Amino acid sequence: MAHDALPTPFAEDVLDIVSEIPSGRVMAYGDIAAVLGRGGARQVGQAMARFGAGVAWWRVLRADGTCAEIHRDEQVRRLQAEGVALVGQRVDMTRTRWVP
DNA sequence: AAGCTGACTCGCT
DNA sequence: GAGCGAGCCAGCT
Repeated sequence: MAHDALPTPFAEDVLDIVSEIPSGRVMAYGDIAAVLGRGGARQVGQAMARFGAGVAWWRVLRADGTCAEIHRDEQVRRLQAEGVALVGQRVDMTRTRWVP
């Protein structure tokens, strides 16, 4: 190992927001970037890909309610366990979107 | 310094 | 509803 395990300041801010999402609620990548006031949806996605393992990563998904390809099945299962309203494999964003 | 990448988003077909 | 292309911007070679 012995390489970059240090989150950037931007990534720390992203993780901080994710850790505030209550159970049963979700946020889109772009929502987090908007709350942060800088960066963009892709930057949030990258931060999660690298450092999201320590937070409730399954509560972050795409703006249209679909999950990240890489985890969609497990993500859907975890969301269902928290009582998130789903339509197939798609989250009902209008009901479950959370904003701090 | 310059270019490439990507857990994204939106508008158009 | 699904697919495509262009825009997006921090981080890494």
